[in-house]
Amino acid sequence: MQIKEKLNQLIAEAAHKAGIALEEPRVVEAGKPEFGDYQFNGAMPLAKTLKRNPRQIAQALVEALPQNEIIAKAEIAGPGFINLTLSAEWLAERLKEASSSERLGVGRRKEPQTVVVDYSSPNMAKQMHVGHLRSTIIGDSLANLFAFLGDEVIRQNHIGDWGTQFGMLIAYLEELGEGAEGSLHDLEEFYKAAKKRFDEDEAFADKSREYVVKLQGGDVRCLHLWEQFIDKSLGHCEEVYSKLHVKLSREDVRAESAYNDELAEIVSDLEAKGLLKQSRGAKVVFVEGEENPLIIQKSDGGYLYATTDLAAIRFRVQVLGAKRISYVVDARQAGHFKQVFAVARMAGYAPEDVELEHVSFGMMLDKSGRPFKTRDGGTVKLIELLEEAVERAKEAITQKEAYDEEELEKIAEIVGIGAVKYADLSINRESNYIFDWDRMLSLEGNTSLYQQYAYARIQSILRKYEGEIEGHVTIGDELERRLALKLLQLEDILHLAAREATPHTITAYLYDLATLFMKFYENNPILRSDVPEDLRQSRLIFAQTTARTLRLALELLGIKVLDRL
RNA sequence: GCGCCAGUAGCUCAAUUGGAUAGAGCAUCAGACUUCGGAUCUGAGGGCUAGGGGUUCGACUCCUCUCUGGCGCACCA
Repeated sequence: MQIKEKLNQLIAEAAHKAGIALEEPRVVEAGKPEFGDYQFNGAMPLAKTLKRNPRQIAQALVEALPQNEIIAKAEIAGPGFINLTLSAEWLAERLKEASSSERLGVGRRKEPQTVVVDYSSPNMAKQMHVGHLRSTIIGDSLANLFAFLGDEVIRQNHIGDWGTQFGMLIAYLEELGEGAEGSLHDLEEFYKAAKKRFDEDEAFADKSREYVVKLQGGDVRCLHLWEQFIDKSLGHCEEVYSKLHVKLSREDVRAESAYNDELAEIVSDLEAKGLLKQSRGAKVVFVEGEENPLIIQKSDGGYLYATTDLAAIRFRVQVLGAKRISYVVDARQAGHFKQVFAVARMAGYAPEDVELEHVSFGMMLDKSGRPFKTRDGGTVKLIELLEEAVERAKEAITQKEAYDEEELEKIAEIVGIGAVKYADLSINRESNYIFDWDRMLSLEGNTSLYQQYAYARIQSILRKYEGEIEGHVTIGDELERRLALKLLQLEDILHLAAREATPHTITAYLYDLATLFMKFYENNPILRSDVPEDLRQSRLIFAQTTARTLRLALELLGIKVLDRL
């Protein structure tokens, strides 16, 4: 149910009827309950252009509102606000409708577009660390969201599997020979050991460099070693993805190396289009307003990640048919993407109708505001962080309840991972993010556990009630009105979150919803024997729809829920 | 030096993209129950939105300057 769109239409019709020129009216949710449910603030800006009193304009709009069953009350307030209150009957009927729909009344986009979401993108030379966490979590939730709203989503894991360090790594892998399998268990150690050999042994270093050339030249032996290495490294990533409940698979991997054969052609194409310049021995493209150019080919003939990124954009637009490409990459890359996008436009790889967006996010900091590191200053391996999350979840929940071992393991896994993801997704991604175990595993406030508890509590009610839920919705008090409205706002919220690529819009909504339900539930008994059956049916629908909404939205965020906690 | 981003309650975060009296949670204090799961709910205190100037009916939001912090500034990715 897209409520705003319906209200906008009514206002637009009113404006038309009243002879007021109004492009795309936009109602917003009311700032306070006493202002009604929605408000339209467009009369004030119109006052100037029309040279009329804003209250008069508002008055004319209200009088011209067409007959409809949605708006129960339209009032003018202050300098010219139009406050709209929706009809309780209409809300009740729509809620009933949503409750009996599989998608809770959320429609699919009429004209689906192909969206590429580029996220996670680990480097194969090393183990995944906390730096990959935010991209993986945010990207996955956005991909889920776009897909649910009806877009054709293509996940792209642009893994770093190409470059000079792989010469060193495969040379070392070869040197170890048979026993190499075990050494690859810890990539961090493997990398360090290889680097040590590289620094200490000139012959080894030469061989490494030689292997880079061979590898890029397609030497079968080197390619084989490299594949072995990548396969193992990707296996580590998959372990993390599985633990994180992230839907990335090998099919979503399109590695940097996949574009290798196109790089020379990108250069000649840019040259043919007259964009390429020589500068200090390198081939570059100058972007207006930027001091430094984007380097396409190094003076030694090598290519850079900008080149690969351009090839990737071209591939995504021309082969995959992308109309929106979302790069979920940390904020430090803003300058890089700005230039790459600009060049992609100039070269025609991304025509005007293709949206290129850098979904940037801030750094992960510890409680004292410093970059998140281990005690001795090293990078925190992602897999270890997730294991710790599960362990901490165990402690947190056993303080409240006694579980048997098997049950505890299962619950802690869902609670712990959910807490890590929710904490990340619940803040505006642009700002830096303070990672705090205690807060994310708290049972109170805007946390995943609060949502999961609300969900489990409703499930408990639904279990106790054994009959069918099939009555009508009646809106009795103000809390029920607000709850009904909140439930029906789901689609508007999802669209907003998708358009802005802001998962925290959804978590904020969920928190509102869960607290609102708790209040409703505190005041409006459902199963108590003195509640008349028709009222009970209505309240059961509220409860059930709330639970389904919580579940749906949490699952879009990649967070699992449990019927019992 | 140039550029980008941020600065909101003691702490962690919101604020529907320029709307009405800036909202939540944590923490603090005070309440509610013979609990449909109290892992809950109700209430109180706490703010010159870093600071100055401007734009207008109206500014946390836009412009400008200053301060503070983070990050980026060509052959790594």
